[in-house]
Amino acid sequence: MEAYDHKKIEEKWKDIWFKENLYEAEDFSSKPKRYILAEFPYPSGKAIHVGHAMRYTVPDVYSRYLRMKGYNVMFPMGWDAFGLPAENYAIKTGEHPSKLTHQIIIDYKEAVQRMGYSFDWNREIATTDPSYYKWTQWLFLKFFNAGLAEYKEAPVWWCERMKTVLADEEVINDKDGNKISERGEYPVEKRMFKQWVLKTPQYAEKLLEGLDKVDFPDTIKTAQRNWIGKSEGAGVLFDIEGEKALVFTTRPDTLYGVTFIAIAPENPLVTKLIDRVKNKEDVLQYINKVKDRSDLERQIEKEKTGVILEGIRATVPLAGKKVPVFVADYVLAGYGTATVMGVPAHDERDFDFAKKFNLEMVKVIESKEGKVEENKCYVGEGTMVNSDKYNGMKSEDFKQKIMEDLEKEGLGKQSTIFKIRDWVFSRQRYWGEPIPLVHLEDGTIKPIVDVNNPSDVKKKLPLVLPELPNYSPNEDGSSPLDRDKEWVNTDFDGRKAKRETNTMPNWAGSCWYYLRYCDPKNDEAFADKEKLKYWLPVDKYFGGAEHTTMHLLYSRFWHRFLYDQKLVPTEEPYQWRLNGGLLLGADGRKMSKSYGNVVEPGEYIEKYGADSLRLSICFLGPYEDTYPWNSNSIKATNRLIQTIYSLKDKLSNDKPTKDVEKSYNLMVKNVTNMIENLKINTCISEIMIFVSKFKNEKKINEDIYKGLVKVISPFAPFVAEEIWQEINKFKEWKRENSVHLQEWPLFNESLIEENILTIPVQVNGKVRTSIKVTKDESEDSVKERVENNEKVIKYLEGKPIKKFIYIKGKIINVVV
RNA sequence: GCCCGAGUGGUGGAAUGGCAUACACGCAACACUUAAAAUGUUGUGUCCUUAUGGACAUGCGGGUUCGACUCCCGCCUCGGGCACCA
Repeated sequence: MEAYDHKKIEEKWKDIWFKENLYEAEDFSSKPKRYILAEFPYPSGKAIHVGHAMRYTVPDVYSRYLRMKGYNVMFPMGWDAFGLPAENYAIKTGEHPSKLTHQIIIDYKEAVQRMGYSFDWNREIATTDPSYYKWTQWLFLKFFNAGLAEYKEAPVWWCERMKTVLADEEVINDKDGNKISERGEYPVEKRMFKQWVLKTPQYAEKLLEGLDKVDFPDTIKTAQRNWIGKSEGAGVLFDIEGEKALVFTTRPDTLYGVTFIAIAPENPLVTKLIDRVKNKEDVLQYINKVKDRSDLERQIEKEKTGVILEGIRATVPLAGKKVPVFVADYVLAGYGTATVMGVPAHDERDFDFAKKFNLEMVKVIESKEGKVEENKCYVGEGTMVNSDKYNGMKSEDFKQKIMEDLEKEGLGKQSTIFKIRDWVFSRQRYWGEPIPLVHLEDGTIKPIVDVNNPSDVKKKLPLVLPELPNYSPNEDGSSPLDRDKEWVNTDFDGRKAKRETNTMPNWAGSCWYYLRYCDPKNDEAFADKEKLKYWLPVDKYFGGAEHTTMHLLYSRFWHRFLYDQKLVPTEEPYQWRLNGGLLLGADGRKMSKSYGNVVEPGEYIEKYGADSLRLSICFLGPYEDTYPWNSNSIKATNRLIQTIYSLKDKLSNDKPTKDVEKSYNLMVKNVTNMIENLKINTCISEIMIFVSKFKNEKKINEDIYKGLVKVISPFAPFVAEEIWQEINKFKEWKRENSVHLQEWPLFNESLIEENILTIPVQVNGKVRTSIKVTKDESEDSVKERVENNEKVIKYLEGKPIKKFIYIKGKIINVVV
C-alpha cells in the first residue's frame, strides 16, 4: 500500500496535460458546443491569491463535467495586463511595466496550472500583446468612424494621486460618502478636461432591451437598469425673456403648479441672460462660489442655495403665468436640460427650495385619500385642481392630455432621458493602448489608418506603444507619451501632425477578449466570422460583482455596436451570467496585506495538494456567496481524497452489495443534477456520503470504483487521473486514455427506487410515527393500516378522522 | 430616502410546499499511544425529564394551507447598489 503523495502526482499530471493541451476546443466540431468563460485576471501583484482560486474552480469543474458529457467545450484563459493595476504595481516595484507584466504572466500561468484548471492554452491571449491590441485599436476606430468616439471638453473625475482622469463607473463612495477611485481608493474631484469619450448614452435603449433577452440574475439586471437610468416624460418649452428654455419633466401634469424656474449654474442660458439681470454681480458671485464647491459639499449641504435673476421672468406655457427665475446648484449640469420647472406643492426638492426663498406654492393635485394639508408636499396622483379648464381630471389622464395639447402648440413633446453619461475613454497614463489618431495643425483629427483597407491595416497597425524609460505620470495631467517628441511628431498624408498621446483605459482590452478567444491567432481580422458564429454567444459567464456596471456593461455596449456594424453574429455577448462571491480572510475582513490575513494558495497546495484545495473551495457553499477562509475544511477534503485513494488496494470483481449499488447510483444521479444546476458544494456532500459507506466494504467492486473516480475527476482532477491510469493498468500515457476524456457515468434509476418505503405519519401536521408501505399500495389500504396503528390511535384520542391525506411516497397526514 | 439581496445550531451551510438542521468544521467522551499528533468510534438545536418521552425552535408579528425555512401581507436587522436624476 503506497501513501498518497500529492506533490508527485500533481507535478506529473500538470506537465503532461499542458504538453498535450488536453483540453483543446475544436472549431466547428460536430459535437454541441459550450463556451464557458471566467473573467481573466489582471496582474496587480506578484502571485494569484486564493480569491482567484475560488473564481476559477467552479467554472473549471463545470467545464470538465460538460466535456465528459460529450460537449465541445471552450474554456479559455488570458491576461488583462494593461492598465492602472499593473502600472501602479510597476511603479511600486520600480520595474518597467512591460518587463513586469511579462514576468507576472509567467507566474500566474504556473499558478493556475498548479490548480489544475482545464484551459485550452492554444487560445491564450494577453491584452498587452501588439498582435492583440492591434485589433483593440482597429475596433476603437470603428467607433470613431461611426461618430461614437468624440474629443470633448467636459467635467470629468480627476485623481490627483494617480494623475489621470477616470470614468464615472470607476468612482465609488467610501464609508463617509466621499468620492474615491475604485482602484486604489484615492480621492477624486471633478475638473474640466478635454477627453475622449465613447457615447454610451446613444446605446442606452438597446442596452436596456438586451437585458430582457439574457439570463442574468435580477441583481445584475436591476443594477444595470438603475445605472442606465431611463426616465420617461416631456420636454416642455418655456419662454424666458424671449429666450427658449427647454425643461425636462416626468410630471407634465403639474404644469399649472409651476411657481419658479431653476437653472444650473453651468447652463449656457445664464450667459445669454446675464446682461439683462439687475443683480448681475450677485449672480456672478454665486456662480463663482458654487464652482469651487465640490460635489460632496453640494450634497451634504442641508439647505438648498440659489440666487434669483432680478428682472427676469419666465412664462409657463398654456398657463401663461409669469414666474421668477433662479440659478441654483441643486439643478445638475449633466442631467436632462439643466433646467427645472419648480413645482413646490408636488416635488420635495422644489418644496425645500421654495420654503427657503419664500416662494408661492400652488396645489394642482388633490389626493385620492382626501385633502392634502396646506403647505405640505404631495407627490402622488389624484384629481386636478387649480388647473384651469382641466380641473376635475384624473392626474394620470391629464398627463397624457397635457402632452397632446402642448404638442399641438409646438410647446413640448414626449421625451426620454437617461442617467448614463458618456464613457470617458482616455487616460493620462503610460501603460495602455495608444489611441490610433493624429491631430493636424488645423485642429482636425484623423485616424492613422483606413480600417476598411486590409493592406493599410497591415501596414499601420498596431500602433506600438513606445518604450519610455521613464513612464511615470506628468504632474500637469498631460500624458507621459507627450515626452517622446520623436513619437509624437509625425505626418499625415504629407501634412504635419501630432499623435494623440492619451492612452485607452484598462477596460478597453476586456471589452472584446471573449471574441478573440474564438480565433486568437488571426492576423487578418479581430476574429473569423464563421468561428464567431460557431462559438457565440458565451453560454456561461462567471465573474465578479464589482464589474456589474463596468466591464459587464462596457462589453455589452461594444458588442451591441459591433452587432449593428454586422461584425458579430449575436445581439448580446453573454447568454448567462453569475457573479462570484468573495473569499475573506479568516478574521472575516477583506483579504489585504495591511490586515495580514491574505491566504496564498501555494501554501495549501504544498501541504495538502491542489485537489484538496479545490474540493474545500467547492465545499464552502454556493459560488455567489462570500465566506471567511477556514483552513480546517481542507483537512476534511484531504482526508476524503486519501480515503478514495486507499480504496484501490481492495479492488475485486465480486458483485457489490445491493446497498452499495443503490448508494452509488443515487450519488451519481444527485451529483449529475447538482452540477447541471451549478450546486457544486452539495456535490461534495454526496460524494462524502457515498464514500463513507463504500469504504466500510471488505472488497471494493472495480466497476463502481471506476465510476467513482470519474465522478470525482472534475473536482479532483489530479488524483482521479493517477488512480485511473493505475487501475486500468495503462503501461504508458496515451491522450485518449485520460480520465478527463472519458464519458460521464450513467446511473440506473431502477436500482435507486425502493419497493418498500418508510413514510412518516403526521397527526394534525406533527410527525408521530412512520409506517412501511409498498410502492404501489393503494390509498385505501394505507389508510386502513394507519387507522389501526397503535401510535396513531393514541394521538387521535378517540376523535373521528376529519381528513386523510396520503401524498404517494412522501407523507401521510391525519387530521382530526 | 429609493432599489435589490439575505437572515436556519457554537461556525460554513442543506432542505423551494411534505420527516428542519443533510454534509462538514468545532467541541466532548472513548479507543489506539509511554505521551502527543494523526486516525477511528460515539455524542452534539434549546428547554423539561433518571430514562421512556414531551414541549419549543428557521429574525419578529399576522395570513393562506391538511401541512410553511419555502407562498402572501406588515415590521426589524444586516449586506450591496443608487442617491438633489427634475
